[in-house]
Parts: sequence; structure tokens; C-alpha cells
Amino acid sequence: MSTVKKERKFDGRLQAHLEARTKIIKALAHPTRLFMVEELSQKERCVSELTEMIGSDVSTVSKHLSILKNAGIVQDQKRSSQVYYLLRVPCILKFFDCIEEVLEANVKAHIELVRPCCTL
Amino acid sequence: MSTVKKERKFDGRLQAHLEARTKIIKALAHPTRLFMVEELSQKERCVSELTEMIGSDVSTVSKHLSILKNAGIVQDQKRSSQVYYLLRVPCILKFFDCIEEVLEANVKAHIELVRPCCTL
DNA sequence: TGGTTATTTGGTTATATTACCAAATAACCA
DNA sequence: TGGTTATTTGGTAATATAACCAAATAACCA
Repeated sequence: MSTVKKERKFDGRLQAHLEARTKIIKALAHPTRLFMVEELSQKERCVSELTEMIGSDVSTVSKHLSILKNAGIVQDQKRSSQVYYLLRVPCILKFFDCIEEVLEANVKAHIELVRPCCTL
Repeated sequence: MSTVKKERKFDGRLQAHLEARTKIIKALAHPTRLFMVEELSQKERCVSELTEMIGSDVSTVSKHLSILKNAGIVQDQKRSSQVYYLLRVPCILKFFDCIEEVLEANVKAHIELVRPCCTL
């Protein structure tokens, strides 16, 4: 009589939580936005400063910033006619360390593929 | 005479590095793949087990796994006719803690918006 | 060998993301 | 007020992602 419980872990609350996380991760998933996050972790910057550094159209830069803001990663502050952005959640930087670790592991694995005998 | 050096920080090496990081972050930027990473951090799993838990088509699950593998986040191991996947870089989990921190900060900010007087 | 299960790959369609230009808004100052 | 600068928003076209089905591959077993 007892039907085998189907272990589907992917519903409701969990799904919503995963999507909330995904939104934040997606906001980070662009080279320009990564650059911004690192830059804004050093020092607040206004849109035109960032635009100068990045070299895309201002509208593009502004949209990238709004994606980061919308995800809660940066916050903005208007001062006179400029809008300054700054990093809101510093732990993001620790996260980058982990990404770096993945990259290093990848490089190492690649080297080992080429020269299987001698692990660096 | 000396022209003002234009501080464009967004070239060559840096750009390549940002793109490498982006690839890894993108690989994480999907609810199904987040689920897989957490699942595989507990215990290795083969494709059909994951498929059962997730409830999408096997081909979809397989493609998600290949994205994670390609980014160097998981690794696979063939045993007889099954392919087992497991997390390759455990620091990814610490990363999730940071994402969680962002989420919590967002919730908090949202609550403060609604009731500006009483910080929880 | 022929049939079955596990996994990957190719193709197609729907949706999402991105970049740029143009136009709208906002703040300032002469 | 009119002109200028800073920023955001809307529109559009190009590209990237994602889901599913169908078919290919691989391992196994009778």
C-alpha cells in the first residue's frame, strides 16, 4: 500500500530560495559588474567616474549599476547632481577569493593534463 | 605637454581575468545548478539520482552538469554505466554564506522601508 | 547478438541579456 | 529663463541561455 516516497527536493520554498540566490549571483555574472564591485569596494564612485574607467556608453554603465543595486549589492547616494555608488555587502570580496581558488584549481588541472608526470 | 593619462582600467589582462571569473559565476547563476552544487557538497550523485530530485528532463540535467563541470566547479567519475558527480571546490559553500548575507540585508532594508521607526 | 538502462549531444523554439542610440529628467549656473 | 552636465529610461537589434524532444553512444545483461 505504501507508495514509495518520491524524493523530489525541488519545490515551493526551496525553489523560491534558490531563485532569490540566483538573482544575486546573476547580478555578479558580468565582467563589467565584477569590475565595478571591486572598484566600489575601494572607494565610492559616481557614474561618470565609472564610465570613464570602463569605456562603455553611460547608459550601459548606469544599467549595470542598477542591476547591482537591485540585487542589493551596491547602494547609491545622490549628492548634488551626481550619484555615488558604493559596495553594500563587503563579504562579496571573500566570495571572489573562492572564485579565484576555482580558477587556480582549473589552471593546475590543465597543467597536469599536459604534463601528467610532474605535479607542480 | 604631458597629456592627462586616461585612467581606463579595463583592458587586456584585467579584462581576460574578469571574463574568467565571470564564466565561473555564470555557471552558478541558475537555481537548478545551485541545487546541484549544494546536493553534491553532501554526497556524490549520479545523473539519474539528480534527475529524480530535480524533475526535469535528463538531457536538461546533464547539460547543467556539464556547465558546472566545464567551469571546474564539479568533477565527474564514471563507474560502470553511471556517471557520478561531486563538488570539486568546497569553498563555493562559503560563497553561499555571503549570498545569504546579501539576502538578509535586503530583507532587513525592506522591513525598515515599511516601518522606518523600529529597526528589528 | 538484441534489448535495456544511463548519459550525452544535436536541433529547435522561447526567453533573457546586452549594447548602443535617442530622449527624458534632474540639478546647476549665468 | 536657457544652456550645460549628470544620470536614467525606452527602444531596438544582436547574442546568449534554457527547456524539451529525438537521436547517438556506452555499458550491461540474457
